[in-house]
Amino acid sequence: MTAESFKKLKTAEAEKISHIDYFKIAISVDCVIFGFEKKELRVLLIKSDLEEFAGKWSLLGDLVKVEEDLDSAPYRVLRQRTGLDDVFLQQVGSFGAINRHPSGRVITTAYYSLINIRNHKLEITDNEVHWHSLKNLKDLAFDHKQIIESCLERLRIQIMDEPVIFNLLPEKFSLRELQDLYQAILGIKLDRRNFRKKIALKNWLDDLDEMEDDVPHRPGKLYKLKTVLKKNKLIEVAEKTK
Amino acid sequence: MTAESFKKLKTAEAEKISHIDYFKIAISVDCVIFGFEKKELRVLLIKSDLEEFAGKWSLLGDLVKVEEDLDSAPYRVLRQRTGLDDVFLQQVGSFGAINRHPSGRVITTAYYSLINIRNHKLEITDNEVHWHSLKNLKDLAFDHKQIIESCLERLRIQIMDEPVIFNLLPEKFSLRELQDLYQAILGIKLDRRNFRKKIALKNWLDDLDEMEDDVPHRPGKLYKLKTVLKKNKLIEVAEKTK
DNA sequence: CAAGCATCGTGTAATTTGTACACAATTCCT
DNA sequence: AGGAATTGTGTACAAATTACACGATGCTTG
Repeated sequence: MTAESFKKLKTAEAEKISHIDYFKIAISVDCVIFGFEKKELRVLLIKSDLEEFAGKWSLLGDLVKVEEDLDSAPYRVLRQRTGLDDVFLQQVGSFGAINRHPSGRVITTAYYSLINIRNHKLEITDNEVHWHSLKNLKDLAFDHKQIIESCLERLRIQIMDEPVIFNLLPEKFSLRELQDLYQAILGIKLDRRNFRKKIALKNWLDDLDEMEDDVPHRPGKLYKLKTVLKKNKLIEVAEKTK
Repeated sequence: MTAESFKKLKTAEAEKISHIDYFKIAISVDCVIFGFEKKELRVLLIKSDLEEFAGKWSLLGDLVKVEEDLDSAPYRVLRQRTGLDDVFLQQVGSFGAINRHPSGRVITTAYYSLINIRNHKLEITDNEVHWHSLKNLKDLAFDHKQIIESCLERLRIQIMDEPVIFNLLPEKFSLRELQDLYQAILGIKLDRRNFRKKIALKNWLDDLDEMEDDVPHRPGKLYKLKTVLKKNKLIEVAEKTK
């Protein structure tokens, strides 16, 4: 920021009237919360209760508080709105077209989150909240469709190199489940043998010497993410964004 | 954003007093402007004239105006502060730690820009502005060191797949210049034969059938970026970020 | 309880991509 | 004329990617 604009800022703080000139923009965060169920990637949306967006779905978000770090805000939103804590969250980008919010100037920073739908039972407090398949998303409020696209794009890149995808799966999972998940995210079919070879090469998994027991066909082996990669990697990834 | 916080927002707009509660955070943009000279990657910095940061260097930035899109703000900053127009610019991330700005709450969105130092003669208006080598960066104001790191990281990824690096070079350049630039950005040496093979494979360049004429050794062929990739690609890339 | 179904687990050959590495030719400089 | 710096080019080896098929296992159903 320039010295000039900074001086204006200080002046603004002193005189409440001109203050308003320099703090006319509100800032929010929005969370694109991905989940995986029935072989489909899903996103958690809430019914918007803005008059302008009656009946439309929107992301979970809130204004950033003065006394909280930007990157902490989405954690608070998730905790307050879904009861979720300790989740994978990563900043994706900021969206600030003049007219993106119908009732004022609001710039939002988007975060994406990966959670395991079954493990984390949502404590939904207020409005209608639902998991939506990514396929037929329409009638979203604000620019939330675009925000979701950006997050999906980021997710696709990230799963290729970093062990983040496991946040979407239960502790124990089979290679088929993992492959189904990759396929759902990437939107393409993968060759089973080559997929397994590639995953083996990455050395992310520990073989649990256990078998699936709830499938209507020959059960596969169960695996889990190597413990070393678990929290460490999440923290690393989170810090990159800061 | 939730309906609840939104209602607060509307109330705030009506009553100027509580207004202040919801617009206490200012938003700025900061530009990490990369250039290339003497085989080194450089970044354009300005002497900070905040008392708190006396003598330190900082990025070019400014508060976002109420009547401008977030993504337009960095273009304005560049135009106003350096006279540069029509440059490559891409959003990288937002930084919003509570105490990152010593005199108030300011969240900033960082953009990186690539310009050709020789072509674009800077029209420097006010403070001291200088190109700094990325090697001995220290004593930066705010969290600008960290912001530069993030932008560099993004740049490194982006040059591998997308033809953005050419924004740092003159219209006509030799493969040696291109390789020197890749090396400066990546911080590693590359094998010349393999490098040329890889570039050839990407099919980004047109051979100009011209030779260098200002070098103290055997001159190399000159190339330019294929015209198709030039503006198109920039626009594509820019739009991805939005 | 047999037949059918869905999935598991596994390997090889062909192709593409990445890496390491050397030498003669050109131009400038002195 | 000799030295310095750089150009331009190819090959052999290793690693990664892709395409592709079959017998074994456990569950479901009739």
